[in-house]
Amino acid sequence: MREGIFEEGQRVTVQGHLEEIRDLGGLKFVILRDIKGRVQVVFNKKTAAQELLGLIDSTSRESVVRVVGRVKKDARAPLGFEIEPESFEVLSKAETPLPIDVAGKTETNLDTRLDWRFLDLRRPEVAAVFKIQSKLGKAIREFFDKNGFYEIHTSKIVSQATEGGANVFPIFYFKRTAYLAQSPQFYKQMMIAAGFEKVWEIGPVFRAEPHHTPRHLCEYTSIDLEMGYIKNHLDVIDVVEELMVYSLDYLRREAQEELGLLQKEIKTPSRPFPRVTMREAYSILSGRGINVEYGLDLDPTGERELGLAIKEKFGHDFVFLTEFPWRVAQFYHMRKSEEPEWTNRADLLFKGLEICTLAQREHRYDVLLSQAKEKGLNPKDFEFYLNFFRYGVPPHGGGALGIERIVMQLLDLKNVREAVLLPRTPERLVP
RNA sequence: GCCCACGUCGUCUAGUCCGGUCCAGGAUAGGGGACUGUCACUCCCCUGACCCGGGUUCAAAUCCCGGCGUGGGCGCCA
Repeated sequence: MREGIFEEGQRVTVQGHLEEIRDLGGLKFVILRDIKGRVQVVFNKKTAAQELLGLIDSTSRESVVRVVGRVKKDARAPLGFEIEPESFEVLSKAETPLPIDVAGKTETNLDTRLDWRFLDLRRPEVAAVFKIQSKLGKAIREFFDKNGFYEIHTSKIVSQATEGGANVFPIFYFKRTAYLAQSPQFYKQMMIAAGFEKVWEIGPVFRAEPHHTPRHLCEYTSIDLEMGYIKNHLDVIDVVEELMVYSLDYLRREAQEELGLLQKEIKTPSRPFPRVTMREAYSILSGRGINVEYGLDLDPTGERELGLAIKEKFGHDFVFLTEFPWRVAQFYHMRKSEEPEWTNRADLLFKGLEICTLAQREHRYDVLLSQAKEKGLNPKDFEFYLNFFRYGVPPHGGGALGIERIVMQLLDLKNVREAVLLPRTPERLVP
């Protein structure tokens, strides 16, 4: 927190965490840190008041302090200027020793960092991840706004699992059992049936799956979009592609400071992104000695390897994997009319990791009904959903992206938990 | 849910294979002291740990069993 004009001789106020005291005897350098960065305050034994010097000696690292003083230009100071204090006040004293190394001299394990997330976030490199995520959110909102999408907010408390195998979290809902939503997908589609044409939403989704991997979370932030009057899934692919290009270009321009801190560079990806059908992917992978059963989804190794293959061939970090087999598709996916064993469902891989799934939805009531039966589902269980299709619904499709995975891949983080403030994993519920 | 690995000062680690050398070593943080241009300040001194429970053994940080926790792989992932 800085107030005043930071020019020679001006009186300014700086409030922040005391990062370090470099005590040289007659000269003390105090490094303050606020959300903008670091500021150096210099105390001179000859000129500073004795009680200030004593106070500094008794102030622990990471205490919150307020300094009022004069700006003095000095080439030897890290910012080219430093502050000669008139007053030094401790607003909140930090206990010692600190439970984690905030200064970053030892590399603390992620799990311990997460136990003390508020201290961990004081490290500028950690804060930078979330500043970038904030800016990414801004870019995404801007993109949808400019492209005529209405932002919606759907309920995260639902009466039943959508379908499929994903586990849900049951909750008490008065006298009934309800569940935390795994996806806003049905509600997005409801808005298409309602005539909204283009909608999007950003919000939490919940997965009660006991994964122990660097890319899964029990709660994550999903960016969802749904569009009416599409020709097929390629229209959705185009929008997702534009969204990624817009967002990455925005970050390249607007997050230079944070990216520099993390020593990362973002290049605006070229369009169109490479696209391969699942059928092509099987053959690319088998050519590289990776065996994926024909007609099944790729496993994590297959995705990584395909990412590498695309990088080698096209120099591109993104690839759309299209036309998923009906065998692994959901009942509501639109099948290709001429080849019903394949569907208008696609994934977007970013550096070999799935960051988006999208599809054209089946909007023909009778077809949807028969597909549900084919998948062994009881239409009674999601009647509210099927009703959307009985009273006129535009052909439509949409997709969902995980914001944490985007940030993870963008910044080459080793674990998606680094891209969430408060990760929820099977074992972690605190903080 | 299954499989593998790991768990040592506040933090990060060495030591575990092959039990005794370890009342556990180092770095950083913390406490004390010296130092007028630090910017990973430097130098000296000090404090501080074997995840929990059981077992084997003359002897366990070290070997075995169980639990808990962590990391990862698989399954699964609308």
